[in-house]
Amino acid sequence: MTAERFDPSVADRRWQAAWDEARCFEADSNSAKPKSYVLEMFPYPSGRIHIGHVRNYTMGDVLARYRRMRGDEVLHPMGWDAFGMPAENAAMEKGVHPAGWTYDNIATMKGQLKQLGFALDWSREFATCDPSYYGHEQALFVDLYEAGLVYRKESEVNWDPVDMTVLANEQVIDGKGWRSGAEVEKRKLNQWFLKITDFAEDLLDGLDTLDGWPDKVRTMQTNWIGKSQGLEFRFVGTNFDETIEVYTTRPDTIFGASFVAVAADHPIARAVADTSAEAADFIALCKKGGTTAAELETAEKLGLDTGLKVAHPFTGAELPVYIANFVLMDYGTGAIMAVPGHDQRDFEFATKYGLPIPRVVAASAEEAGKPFAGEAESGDGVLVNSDFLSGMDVEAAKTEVIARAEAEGWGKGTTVWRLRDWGVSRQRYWGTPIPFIHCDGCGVVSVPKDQLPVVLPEDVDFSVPGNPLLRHPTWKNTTCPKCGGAAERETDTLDTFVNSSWYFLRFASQPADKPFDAAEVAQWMPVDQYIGGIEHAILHLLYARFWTRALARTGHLEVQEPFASLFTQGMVTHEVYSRQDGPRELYFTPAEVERTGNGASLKADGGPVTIGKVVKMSKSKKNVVDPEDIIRDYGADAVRWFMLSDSPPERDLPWSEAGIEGCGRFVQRLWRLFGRYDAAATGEDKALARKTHQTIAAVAEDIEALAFNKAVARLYELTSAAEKAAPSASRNHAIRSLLLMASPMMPHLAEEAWHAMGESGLVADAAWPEVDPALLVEDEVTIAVQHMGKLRDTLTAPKGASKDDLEALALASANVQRSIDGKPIRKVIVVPDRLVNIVT
RNA sequence: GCCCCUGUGGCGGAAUUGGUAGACGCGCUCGACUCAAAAUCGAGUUUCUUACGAAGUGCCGGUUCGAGUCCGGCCAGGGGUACCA
Repeated sequence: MTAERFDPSVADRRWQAAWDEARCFEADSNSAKPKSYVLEMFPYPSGRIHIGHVRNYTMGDVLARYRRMRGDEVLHPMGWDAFGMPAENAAMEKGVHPAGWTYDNIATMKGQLKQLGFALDWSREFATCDPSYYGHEQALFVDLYEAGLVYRKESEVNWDPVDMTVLANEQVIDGKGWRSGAEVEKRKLNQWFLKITDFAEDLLDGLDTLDGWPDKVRTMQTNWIGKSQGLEFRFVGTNFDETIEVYTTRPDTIFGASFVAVAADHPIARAVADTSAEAADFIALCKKGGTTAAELETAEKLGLDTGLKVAHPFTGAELPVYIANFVLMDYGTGAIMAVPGHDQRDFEFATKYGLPIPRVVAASAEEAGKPFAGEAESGDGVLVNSDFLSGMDVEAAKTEVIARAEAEGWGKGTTVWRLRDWGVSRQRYWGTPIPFIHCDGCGVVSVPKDQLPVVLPEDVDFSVPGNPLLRHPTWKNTTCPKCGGAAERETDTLDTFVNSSWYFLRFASQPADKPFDAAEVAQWMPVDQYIGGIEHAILHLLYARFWTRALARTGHLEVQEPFASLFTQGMVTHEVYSRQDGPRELYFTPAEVERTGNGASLKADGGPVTIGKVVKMSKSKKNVVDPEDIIRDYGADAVRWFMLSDSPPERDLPWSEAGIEGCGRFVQRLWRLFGRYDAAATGEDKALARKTHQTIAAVAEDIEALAFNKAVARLYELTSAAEKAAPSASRNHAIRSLLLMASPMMPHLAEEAWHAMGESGLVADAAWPEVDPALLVEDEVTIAVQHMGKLRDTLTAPKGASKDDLEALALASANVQRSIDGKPIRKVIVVPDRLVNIVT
């Protein structure tokens, strides 16, 4: 006899303990079975698990459990992306130590993940802030340095002149510092860089091999890497004694150039500023504001005429030289030839400063004089008003200009990449210390490997803004490993994206004395299925691909691509609640807010709060929901089922409470059905047997495609069919199959019912049900009958009926005849097993 | 600004990839059971129309015997934009 109701508050813990005890989910690196590495992006320990995590890890868990049922040795690990800014913010706001705050959060969140019953190999858990992890990272960083992949250069940061500290882009709001409210400036610092551009071509080519990745991610990375062919050439000064190197991707439009523009920190601009106060002021003005591309691109186009003139290489005409705030020193040569007719930024600039806007490309030669309709035309066409280029198409003209420039010796065709080297310096405490020492005599010296890890000091002060490592009284004082003299440690720490660029290798193998064992890593890599948010489509995934290649080049690895298949889940979204407090926006969690009609108020003080847009749940906006309450009320299986139902996993999921209750009811409904399993029942139910086998095949296909919402719908259908069926051997088979198919999704219920059915062992170790291919095909099909493409009737026909038979059946329909109304039939289209369309 | 994605009933979505639009679930309505409620079970649920039927997949246009699906042009929302993770 089984209990009336399934009680998750007892069953969840019972089976979680049973899995732990049996060590079901610990991966064996020496197994003879086929390997399967299933990985979800590890979480930042922000405090508590949120719904987005639950969705992500439930998907991975279903796949991991399914692959185990299919006989694979599965590696499904979990750990913590534990360095980052929120820990320092907590230290400043609450006076807690970043380490204590982080490890407390990890303990809480690990407990929450355990409550969800995930099939994780906890024996491999680590946090990136463990010195045993970041110490190995320091060693790898030194290896990359020795391979010439690490260097230092000056680079701009967001500088808060009041707090005297570097701000993250996120901390710059409308050009002002988030705490001080001061206007942010760009400031140059000497920083550490990784030579990702060395691998630009390879990272681009590698995308073609990643068949298991979504096309949209490959497209985004392709555009990000941004390979472009163009022309680099010199303009010669006519009233000054220098040349200006420019780069353009549109050499075909060279006859449309009406001015030249240089970046504010271009050497020409600086030289002009030396003698012109006006230019110096303008350059200072360009320093205002933050460093993000979005900010630079949308800022008002500003320029200053330097008075310098250069000669057009073909016409000899004099063009003015401007300093412009929209030209970037980092891209190309830091100077451009501006063609206002065919580049929108140049168009806006020329309009503002009254510069000519000639047309050199048109839809046809006849439209050579057509005026512009208020914006630049960057599309294809035929060259006009362009001397020897007139009449050519854009591609031919590009080739011709490059050929002439090279023949005449004033320019050359070049490839330029949008991708820039990866700046990894952070002027912060809670990150991996960069393992280098600055010595007055020896310069920059790496810390010898036997002195690693360089450990963060624990006694740090967060009462004032700025980098605590820089002002720590003793930490940076050390001796030079080369000369033994007094020297200082580097106080910058590494970007946290470095931590997440190799954690999947450490999960596969974690010896104490080195980052990983090459042979053991080779057992598991590449990751067979990587699952994470679409927001990581570019940065994290590109950095991890680069780091893997860099480790391959330095002899640590064989594999080039870390992630064979990628699935990008949609984000869980929720509206944002906030209130203005001076210069700062204060955010509130949905739990702190009372939603009333179309308004909202804060529970604590009853005052109104502003309802913002529905956006991805994030710690900084506090629009997060705590899953623990729902687990307590409905059990882990209902929550897991809810995460998989309805919304396609790649799509955003707007969070709502509605629906979870239905999932709780379905858990009980399944439990009742499982209770009706009757070992003594005999007899066959052909229709149910067919439905069962069709479902097994379809659910397997859906899970492999990560189409969980479709698998769920099919399980509902089979449940309904089995409920309506009379007891029989076929029904027993349906029930048993249903239990096994549901087990990756509702593992606790499945174990409990399996046990109640008298089965021995764990469902977690059971095999996926077999399919009888003979039962997959239907012998009758429904045919749609259309007249002029409109549905007039449906009819039933044997599968595989001939075209003539179907046509005859269709014409025999009274509905069809009425619709045709005696008109002559011109054509009949028959799609076998699907439809007949009659055209009159 | 630029790159990428998404848009289908009251809601989440399905549609064998050009072939019956709305599977399945949520919600709602009605009914059964009950003294009553919960739970459970059954029926209904795109819109308009008394009906025949017509319209309908963000908007406008195109290709096709046939378009949610393909093409062109828009609109709206979201993600990324190199120091949020």
